[in-house]
Amino acid sequence: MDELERRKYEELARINKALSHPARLFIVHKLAEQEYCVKELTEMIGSDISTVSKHLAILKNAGIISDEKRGNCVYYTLLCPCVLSMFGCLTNVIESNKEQMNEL
Amino acid sequence: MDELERRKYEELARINKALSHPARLFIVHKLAEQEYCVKELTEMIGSDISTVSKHLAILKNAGIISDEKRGNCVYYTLLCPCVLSMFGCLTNVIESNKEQMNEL
DNA sequence: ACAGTATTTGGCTATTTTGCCAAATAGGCA
DNA sequence: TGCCTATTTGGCAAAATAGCCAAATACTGT
Repeated sequence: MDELERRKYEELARINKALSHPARLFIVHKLAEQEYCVKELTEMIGSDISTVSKHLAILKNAGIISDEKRGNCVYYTLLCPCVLSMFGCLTNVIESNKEQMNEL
Repeated sequence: MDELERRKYEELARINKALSHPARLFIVHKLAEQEYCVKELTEMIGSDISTVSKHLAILKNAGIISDEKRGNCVYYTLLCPCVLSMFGCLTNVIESNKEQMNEL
């Protein structure tokens, strides 16, 4: 693996790492339907608002969502809907795992 | 978010976490072409063989790859090729980010 | 300017992840 | 059996991540 390839995989991993936390996956899933502000997402998730804000910052930093301040609130939007296809694949893996469990 | 939903996102995150390390993404990408044994992958990656072995164990535990012992070696295979579609999406995000950088 | 709401940031601790080394395990072959 | 190669496991220290609280910031409306 040369230096260029190494950097490529580090970049891919950086993006995917942003998507490897339950709360952040939930956020992405929700934002796929419509935009939400921090407070709304916080109420759905049920942890501290500062925690949710940090999750949102991670997703934003990865370029997966964007924010827009309107009035008193900051609204977040999903930038790459293709991220949803990843849910399909992950669900696939989980289903396969279950099947294999049953075969034992 | 009720208990069932919470568990669902935890499961999704668990799988995706297995895919959020550069070496593990590299491994998946390589195994998409053909099977490889631990030693071969170790030579490509360039870290300690025990480290690579642990990466493989994580991927196997997530149900993404499977192993088969033949003779002296353990060969690993990609189980869910759909994982490759995730690369496409991640690359997409990276490209979008670059474009946005250029717009500044 | 002041009070109230929404959000972010800093700081701290607890937990998890990473990666190396050394040791244990397993199979092949003389 | 004994040696060699391939792989996994245990243990450890460094680094990264998570989540809470408190404080800072930003904007609204009075």
